[in-house]
Amino acid sequence: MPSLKKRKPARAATLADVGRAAGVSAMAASVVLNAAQSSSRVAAATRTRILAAARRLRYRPNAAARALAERRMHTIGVAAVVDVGGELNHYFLSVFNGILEAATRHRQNTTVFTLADWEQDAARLPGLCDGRIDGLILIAPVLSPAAVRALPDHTPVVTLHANMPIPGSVNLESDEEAGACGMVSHLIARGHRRILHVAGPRGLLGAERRIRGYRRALAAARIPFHAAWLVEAGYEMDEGRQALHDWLRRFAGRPLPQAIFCGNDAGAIGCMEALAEVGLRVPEDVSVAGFDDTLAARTTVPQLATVRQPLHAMGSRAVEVLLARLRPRPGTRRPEFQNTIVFPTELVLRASVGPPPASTKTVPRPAPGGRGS
Amino acid sequence: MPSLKKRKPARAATLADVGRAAGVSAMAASVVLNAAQSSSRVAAATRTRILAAARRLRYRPNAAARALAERRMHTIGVAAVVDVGGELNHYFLSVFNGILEAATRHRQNTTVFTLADWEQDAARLPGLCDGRIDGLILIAPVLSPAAVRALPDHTPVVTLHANMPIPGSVNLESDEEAGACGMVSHLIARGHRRILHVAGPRGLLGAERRIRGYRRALAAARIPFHAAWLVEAGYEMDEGRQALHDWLRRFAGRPLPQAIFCGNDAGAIGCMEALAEVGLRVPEDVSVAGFDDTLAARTTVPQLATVRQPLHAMGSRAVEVLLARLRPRPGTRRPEFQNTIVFPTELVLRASVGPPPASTKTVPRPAPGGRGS
DNA sequence: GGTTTGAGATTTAACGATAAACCTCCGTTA
DNA sequence: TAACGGAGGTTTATCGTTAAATCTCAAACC
Repeated sequence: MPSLKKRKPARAATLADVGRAAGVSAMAASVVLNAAQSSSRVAAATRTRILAAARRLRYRPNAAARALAERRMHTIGVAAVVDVGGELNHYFLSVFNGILEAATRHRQNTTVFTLADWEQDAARLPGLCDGRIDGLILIAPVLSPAAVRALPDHTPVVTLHANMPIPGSVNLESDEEAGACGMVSHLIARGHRRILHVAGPRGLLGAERRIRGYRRALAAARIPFHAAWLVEAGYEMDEGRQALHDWLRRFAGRPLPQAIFCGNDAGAIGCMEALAEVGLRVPEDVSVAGFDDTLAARTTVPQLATVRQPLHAMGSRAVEVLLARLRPRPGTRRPEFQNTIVFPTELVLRASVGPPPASTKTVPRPAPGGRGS
Repeated sequence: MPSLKKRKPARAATLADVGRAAGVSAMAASVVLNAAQSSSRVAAATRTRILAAARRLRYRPNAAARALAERRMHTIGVAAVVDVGGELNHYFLSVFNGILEAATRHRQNTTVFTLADWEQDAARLPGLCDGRIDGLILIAPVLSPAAVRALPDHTPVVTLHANMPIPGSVNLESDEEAGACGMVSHLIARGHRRILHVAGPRGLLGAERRIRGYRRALAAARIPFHAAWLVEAGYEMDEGRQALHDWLRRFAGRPLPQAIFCGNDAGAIGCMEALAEVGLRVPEDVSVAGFDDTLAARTTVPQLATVRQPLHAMGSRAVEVLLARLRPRPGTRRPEFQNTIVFPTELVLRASVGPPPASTKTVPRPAPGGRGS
């Protein structure tokens, strides 16, 4: 007693099945269903029959077969190094959202490769990539030379925030120096003069650029730079917290900074925590500013002033640049790509930055036995 | 003058190329390079020659061809509905990290499909899935009946936090009622009696379960339930903020809650903001607790007490359950899957919850012309 | 010395789609 | 009347891999 309602076929229908059902060859079905130059090649009546058959059989093209024949996977790879705890982070999420948006718009699939670190794990990358993606987006703020050498041969690459140049690839970055300079200049304009910079790890291109921006803003305002007011920390929240605690302990009794500019949002949040732990209020006692404008900047109380990088837009753009390399427009011979595209940053002013306190405060002495280490 | 250093071949090497270079057939190369039952089938000397040739030619298997022949893509799809602004959120990030970890471990690729909404966009899903993934993980807290009907035919499905049952699929969820009950019981144990619940949208299974947990904890402590102390809000930060502002305005002058339990972390952060805006401190005046333990819970100051769902583990498990359905173990006939797997939740106590204030406070009257709407 | 045996390969046939060359009419045109 | 041309298809070859069947030849056995 065959059920008429849901006759679930054991195997998915192929083009040949559709053709047979419509009384034509598989090839005719292929032409119709890809709808490219349909009108001229196939009679309207046949066309209708084929479409009806395809619908009836619930035909879906087999991606693997198509990829094999076309020699294109219609898939973009995204490679990133995972953070502490093996997790991708806020920064990745923002970029990835942009990538997905553009990829979906251009009918490309997206597959994600995670690596534990560039040094060793990068060797796996060619094996993961070759033959299954058309192009690769490399999220590369902490790229290593070994990784660059190990990159896959036959796959075009676009990088985001690359830490070092990759021959033949396009890099997308934001104007971090200008962003940092802008934020510090804003602090100065609001009356701050004693501005501490809690920077990211020395050696990382992004951290260095933000330091340059900080120094440029100081110089422009003729505020002397003190090496002691430039603190190196990691990019994790706890590292920012710890770095500020250490600094405060070292400089107990000396003048308190009026503002703290951090190399990233997570670090800034760590600083806010450290300040709260020693009884200092933000922004009444100290203003705090971050960098990146990740989601986290809006989840603090008070909300964190920060420098926005257009991460979503950068992700989308990465997809578009990659696709343009994949299928060069018929018009242009070989589109000469600029190998760096710089995005502007933008000041995001929120409640964590206020005017400096009326009187100069001093760094509180740590309470014996208290928290804070 | 042929460069010997980097002779970049126009096309990637195929198995036939490797075979030719090693003086054997493509098939022999296939057997060796897949290393399955290698030892018995191929002579050691031949084996070595083939491996050498493969390395020399930088042979990489073509994923499309392999998928076509094997009828397996080695790829798992992840479908999620994007949030406001078309962005995937913290919850997704945590789950996705778990999925990626397990997928990488099992040498599966992962591709992400985003949908604007289940109602209409879900119809695209079969077209996206069929023929390019082996199985689908559906992140489905806001699934709709239309979406369930539109699901792809030939693709096994595992859901996370499904809002409604899907025939033939396995659902992974956490014990939200117990988690909510546990948190509210903890608040009661610390001395709170006036506990406001800012819940998620009515009708969402998760929100309802958390409400049930809240009521169960109250009942167990013989604290009467007041409908006015159950506020419905969205799951966005601003919706939580707005909902609390509205409530505070409505109940100005009446007794202030000692604690607020929110249906999710973002809402809790919104509430913390609203409290700060009317001059109330957390936790001195009001304790606040959230639900989910997303990354955001650790970026607030003070850090947010919350109910942890093991999102990472759930993501990993989803992959494993899916893979088990794909290739049933030779031993068992047809592994009878339980169609719901429940994960335990866990209380995460952080600084946003403290003891209730010594004296009963009242809801402050809104300052005329102040912020707060 | 003829038949087994089996390790060590090779050959053949899919897998499902695309690209390009190739028919087959029928209505025009020279 | 023969050649042409184009609309509407079909056939054939190919993409790179795997599964299954087949071949080959030397050693072992009766």
